[in-house]
Amino acid sequence: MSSNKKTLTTDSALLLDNQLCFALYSTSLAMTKLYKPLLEEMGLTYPQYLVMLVLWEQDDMAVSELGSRLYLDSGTLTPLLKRMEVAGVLTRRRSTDDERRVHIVLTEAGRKLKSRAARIPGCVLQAAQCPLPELVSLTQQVQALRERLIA
Amino acid sequence: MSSNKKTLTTDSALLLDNQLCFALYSTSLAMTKLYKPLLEEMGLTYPQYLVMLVLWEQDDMAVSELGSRLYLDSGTLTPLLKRMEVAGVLTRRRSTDDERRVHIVLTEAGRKLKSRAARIPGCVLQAAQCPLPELVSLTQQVQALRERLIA
DNA sequence: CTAAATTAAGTTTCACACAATTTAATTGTG
DNA sequence: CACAATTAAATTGTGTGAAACTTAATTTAG
Repeated sequence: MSSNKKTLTTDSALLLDNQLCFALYSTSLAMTKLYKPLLEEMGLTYPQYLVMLVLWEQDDMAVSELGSRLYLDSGTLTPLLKRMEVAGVLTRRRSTDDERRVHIVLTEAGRKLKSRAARIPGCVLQAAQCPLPELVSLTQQVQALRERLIA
Repeated sequence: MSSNKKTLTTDSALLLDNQLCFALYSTSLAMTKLYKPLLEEMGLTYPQYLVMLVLWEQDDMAVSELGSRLYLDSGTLTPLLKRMEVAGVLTRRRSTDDERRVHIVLTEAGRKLKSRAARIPGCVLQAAQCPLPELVSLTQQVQALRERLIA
């Protein structure tokens, strides 16, 4: 048949192991599992850790600013930030300038967690069993892909 | 101070944009958003699409086999598969050999979805705005990282 | 051949993600 | 100044993920 190519049962474009999306998806989940025990002793989940990374770089940000940095919307961040407030690592306070905005500020406990987090990158590097320059390169390639995808 | 290096507020190992985990996480979420409108017309969510990719390759698998292929456990797959059964794309049937095992088999409607899915890889390739060889290379690098992480 | 260990799913609970809607405040325009 | 448009966050509903626990069936040891 002339349509033989198209009727092959293994269409390589739809093979699971050829999907970049699945490679990213499954590897991201594997990363989260790797971080879990490291973060548990700090009382943080993985997305909460991402929030802390942003705030350790620059404290006192609006929820919307956090969201644009993490590519997450307020529907995700609001309940997450409320749990972090209950845990005592940050405070949520409405801006006096613009009462629509909610400012997120680290507590003393939240700032102190940074020193305990310092050992995490080393643990991850070890688990990745990969030279640092390769990890840097991979990070940059994935970031570049992200920017093209959201363009 | 001799500890000046350690007290710098910008510890590069904890900068968000140096985190491979965040690059993977945010890019995987961006991928899911890209697939969403493409899959919506087929009535599938992104993880459901992954299940379909596996079953289009090999039909009639136990839940545990699906799980090892997708790196997901039964707690995640069971409710997802139940929704797919209600949607009419597959059936769940206990094995007669081993009644602990639940076999997942595509329906005729499920098999037919494959032809409609055929256009998706092209859409994704276009959105990635990147030569195919680069995407293949990136996929392999990320897969290799995944295997090291779960080792 | 029976009891213990293992295996496979299911159930429950918690925590994201995201879309859509709602509410409230500010900005822009005439 | 009034008023529509915009913006920010909260709220609501659906769908994953993961861990802990439960139930049921099979395998293995003794």
